[in-house]
Amino acid sequence: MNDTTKHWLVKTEPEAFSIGDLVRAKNKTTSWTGVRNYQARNYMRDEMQLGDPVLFYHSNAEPSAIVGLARVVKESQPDPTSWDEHDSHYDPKSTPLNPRWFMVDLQWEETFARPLTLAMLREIPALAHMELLRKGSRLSVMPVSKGEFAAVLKFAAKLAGSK
DNA sequence: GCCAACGTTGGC
DNA sequence: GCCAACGTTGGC
Repeated sequence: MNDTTKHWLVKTEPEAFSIGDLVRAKNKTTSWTGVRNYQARNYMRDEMQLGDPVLFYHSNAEPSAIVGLARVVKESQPDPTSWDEHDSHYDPKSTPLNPRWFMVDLQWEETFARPLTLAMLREIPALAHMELLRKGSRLSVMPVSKGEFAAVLKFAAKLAGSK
């Protein structure tokens, strides 16, 4: 990790794929398939680099929270679920020769001792402008500033050390 | 190219 | 389950 390293956050509904599922995956690694939003796709396809750290967020959860940390272990490749007719994210406009959707591979790095709930995150001044906390924010893959990333890790460590 | 209708996301 | 916010689609 150097000064140009980018930091990220991915959202997932734990009922669909949780951080526990990532821990249990082969090599604790998974392909981040199923993203069907152009802006999120562009971040994965164009900007996520090998080694970039990624905050792992559970949405529609009880409670919704940042639950851990992962890392980009493979840069973008076409998402094969996009041309799989039997996949719930099938897109007839995407083909192997002309793929429309992309994915990166993420490897588990850490599960926080205690989840950083939305309510907690909203109380951290350094995160006041975080994309995740913006009203109406729906991006499932988003950049996190270096300062925000550091603040999240610092808070995670503080929470882990408290009762 | 506008924009209304519709589908989805996700906090609550 | 509700519904606000947002992205996408398609008629014109």
